[in-house]
Amino acid sequence: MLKEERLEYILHELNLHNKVLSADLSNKMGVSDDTVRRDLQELSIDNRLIKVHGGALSKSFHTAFDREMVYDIENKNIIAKKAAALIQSGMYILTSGGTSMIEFAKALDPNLNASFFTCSLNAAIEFSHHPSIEVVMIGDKVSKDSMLTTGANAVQAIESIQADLCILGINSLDTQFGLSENDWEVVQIKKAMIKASKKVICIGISEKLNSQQKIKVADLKDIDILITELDPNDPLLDPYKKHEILIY
Amino acid sequence: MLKEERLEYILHELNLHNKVLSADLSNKMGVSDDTVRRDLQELSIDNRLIKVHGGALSKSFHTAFDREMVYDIENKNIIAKKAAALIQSGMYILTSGGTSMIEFAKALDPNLNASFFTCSLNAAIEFSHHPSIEVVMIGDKVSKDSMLTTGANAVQAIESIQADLCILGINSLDTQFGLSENDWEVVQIKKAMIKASKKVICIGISEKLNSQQKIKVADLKDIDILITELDPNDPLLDPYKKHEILIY
DNA sequence: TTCGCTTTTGCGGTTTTATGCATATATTGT
DNA sequence: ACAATATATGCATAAAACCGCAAAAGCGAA
Repeated sequence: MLKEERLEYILHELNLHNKVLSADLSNKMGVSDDTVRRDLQELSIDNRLIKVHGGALSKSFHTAFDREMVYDIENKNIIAKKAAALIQSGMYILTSGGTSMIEFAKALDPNLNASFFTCSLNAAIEFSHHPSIEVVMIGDKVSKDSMLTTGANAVQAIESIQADLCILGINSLDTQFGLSENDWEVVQIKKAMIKASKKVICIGISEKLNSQQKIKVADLKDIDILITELDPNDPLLDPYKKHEILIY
Repeated sequence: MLKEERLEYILHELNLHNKVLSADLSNKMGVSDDTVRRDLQELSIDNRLIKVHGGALSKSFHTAFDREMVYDIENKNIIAKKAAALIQSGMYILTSGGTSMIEFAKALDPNLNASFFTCSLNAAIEFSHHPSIEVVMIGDKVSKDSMLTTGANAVQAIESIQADLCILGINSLDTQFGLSENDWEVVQIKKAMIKASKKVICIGISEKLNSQQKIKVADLKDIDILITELDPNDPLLDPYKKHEILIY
């Protein structure tokens, strides 16, 4: 294993798990712990990770030193893995943005070959880090709150796509009001995405469940699959099963 | 084995395995280490691969790597400030991407009121952090090397704009060959941007001066203003003054 | 073909880099 | 405080990179 490969591998592991142990690394990469330590040191000097006794922490993990934030990231990881398992090569996929979507992008199989269309600047960047998938950024005015492109142009562009899948981050989901948002422009985009896709997957931490916002994006019947960090048998999810939504 | 054959072979191997070892290559191709090293060096200069100790890595493998290290940031700051001083409220501005552009975005007057159109994901995000300017992301397929949207759609979108200013990051600038790039798709975008703007500003560190890449973007006569970190009276800039380019 | 010119290649010697090991020191958990 | 781990430091070694040079190969024109 080349040195640069090791550095890349370490950062990759950090992205995935938010922490690494020196011992693990030296095992997996088949080099001495001295070498691992020197690798970590180098990455630490370059500000790519936080070195701690026994290993290293990812920067994002550490800067988000808020306990809840960390907790959330782990939950979002669970969600991301479940969602990534549903993606198959050859698919055309529309996605919104949000932190769950970023984690989802990181969790994709490196060998996947698919096309992702998105209005989210951050999601586009994260998808672009994947070695083989094709990424299309849908253009329009950038909505600063959400970092999404919104507007008639974007809606029109979405309408010209026939996607297999649409993956939406949940802002609020509720058995009565369905999927809802507070930003009119963003709602238009999400509506268009749902309309343009054969299947709709909603991803989000369970905290977002059973809450409403001002503007409706979609009814429950428009949603095919719901992914949260919870076990599919969790009673919190029962109400959604009744609406013919698949739970993962 | 001919040189061109070797270069092809190396790139082919790289596509297959994402890495090559110098020792392997010299064995398989039956040439000396030095020759392999020189081959790799050449490909590395042409931006076809990343040379590392012991061999080389494919470009895509390594792109995720350099996320936040900005090379020569102080000089880019100087450039950014000079460029920001030229922007006035009400302007419509087309921009490319690059680290200089990111610094430029940070250097903008917080009270500025202008509209920025860009193909760069990173630039769009950075512009969006500004409190008052309007940001329009031009959509199309994302080119992973440059993190720019490129393609017919993007070109068309640019053609529908009449901008006051076009700000381009310099990759290579030369008195004979003018502004040049190595990526065909990116060149198309920059050409469209130049055509759609009344004035063209090029920004970049002096290191980029007097170098050429494979594909021409624009002649010197198409460029109105050149901004580097150097003092405008620096002799290095004299050749450009002769071509009626304003130096800042 | 042959001559002159440029490009490419291989070689010897030197410098740099990467890595593992031994030993001394520091940190951690109980 | 103490045992168990992890880290730092210096050193040895092997591999890789670099440099200059001269031989070899490729190429165009007489």
